[in-house]
Amino acid sequence: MASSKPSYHHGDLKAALERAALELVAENGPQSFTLAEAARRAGVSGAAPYKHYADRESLLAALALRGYREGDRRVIGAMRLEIGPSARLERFASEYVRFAGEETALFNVVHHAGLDRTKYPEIMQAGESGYLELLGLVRDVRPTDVDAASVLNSVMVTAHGVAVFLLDSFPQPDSDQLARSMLEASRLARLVVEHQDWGSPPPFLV
Amino acid sequence: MASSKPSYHHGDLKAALERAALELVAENGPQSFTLAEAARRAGVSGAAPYKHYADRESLLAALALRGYREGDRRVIGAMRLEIGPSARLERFASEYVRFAGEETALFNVVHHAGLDRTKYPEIMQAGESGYLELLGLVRDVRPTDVDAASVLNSVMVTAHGVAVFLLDSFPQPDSDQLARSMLEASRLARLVVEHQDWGSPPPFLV
DNA sequence: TGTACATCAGTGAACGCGCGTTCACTGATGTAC
DNA sequence: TGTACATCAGTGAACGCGCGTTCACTGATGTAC
Repeated sequence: MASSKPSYHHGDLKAALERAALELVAENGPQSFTLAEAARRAGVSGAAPYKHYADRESLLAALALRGYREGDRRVIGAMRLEIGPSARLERFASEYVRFAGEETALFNVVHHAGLDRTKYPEIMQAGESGYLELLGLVRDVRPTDVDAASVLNSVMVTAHGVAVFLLDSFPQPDSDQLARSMLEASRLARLVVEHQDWGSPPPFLV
Repeated sequence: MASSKPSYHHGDLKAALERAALELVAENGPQSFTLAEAARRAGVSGAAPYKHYADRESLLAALALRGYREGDRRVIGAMRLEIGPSARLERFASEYVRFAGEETALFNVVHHAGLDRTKYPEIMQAGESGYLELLGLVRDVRPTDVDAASVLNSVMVTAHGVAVFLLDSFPQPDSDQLARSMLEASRLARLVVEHQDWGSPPPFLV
């Protein structure tokens, strides 16, 4: 609020638009995001966004890309801290849920905005390279003769389930709700890692 | 196609509207559902739906109610066939995923239409009574000193995770993809039932 | 240090669109006599 | 069996709305000289 710059040029409209868009998503879900309203909140005319994005969907896609990258970044950072297979995958699950709870808007843009990923090569690529990096982190600690993708996918599925349930029950979870969900996710991850027979992977992703 | 009845009164417009709505959801996701388009597909003017529903959201809510009931009905029916705790909960997970894969439109209306459940008491009530019935089925077979809600919630979370991942990867899954996901869900359920320490339940639902 | 100019991020007015919803109406159906 | 009438599911025209998007424009900024 300290900056009073009602000048003709905005300075960083792109960032302001994305901030406004995330605000809207946080307030009323990804459906309620509107280019017009985002422009309004950024204090700019309705035509201005078109200097930075081709169309409405492109702004959403930019946010989704950020969501994928940021999510991967966090989860990967946390996993690196652990050196055992179980701990590392528990950490994956736990951080996955934390991200959903703390960056709800980004998480929702990624998963509930109805965006068609396949139309945005950067997103596909980010998703793919993130997945490969995760896979590497699992392989680093896996027992021999074990299929890393299989375990990773199973853990990912359970973590995602916990995250979605959490946000479905509490759209803006408090820290207690979040902590309990993170615990639940890591407990499920432990189960999967310690008892999964590491067979053929489920049909996702790979 | 056999019935040719272009008469003034439709006969069963309500059913025709809901069928059209589910068609739309199946084709392009819950976002693409439009009262206008549903009316068009039912061969009726845009004002006609208002003889049967208060507004657009009410039609969606009616479908969501059906989704909850139908989902519960199927899952409960399948669970009854099993008498061991593990088998019964594996069946729960497996049927949960089957429902998502076979009745994708209903599943999506329930989970991805952005409908605010709490505004519709019938939905809340259906959800609640369905949950209680599930809980009863788990209690019937649970080992003593075990928290049925805890296990049910954990299994539900994993099954939901599998279902969501499946539909995210394959919006209209073929029978092989579905079968593999059902298997994955029931495998995860078995893990949870056999190894969960049946501690305090996660913060969902209860 | 000062001036001319290219650049391009912003304006604001306008557009077409499809939607949800309302309204006075019409005509098919079923029931009372 | 026939007629009068109430009912109410449908019509179709109209509305206001907010949206996404385009367009000719304007004015701030930075750079070349």
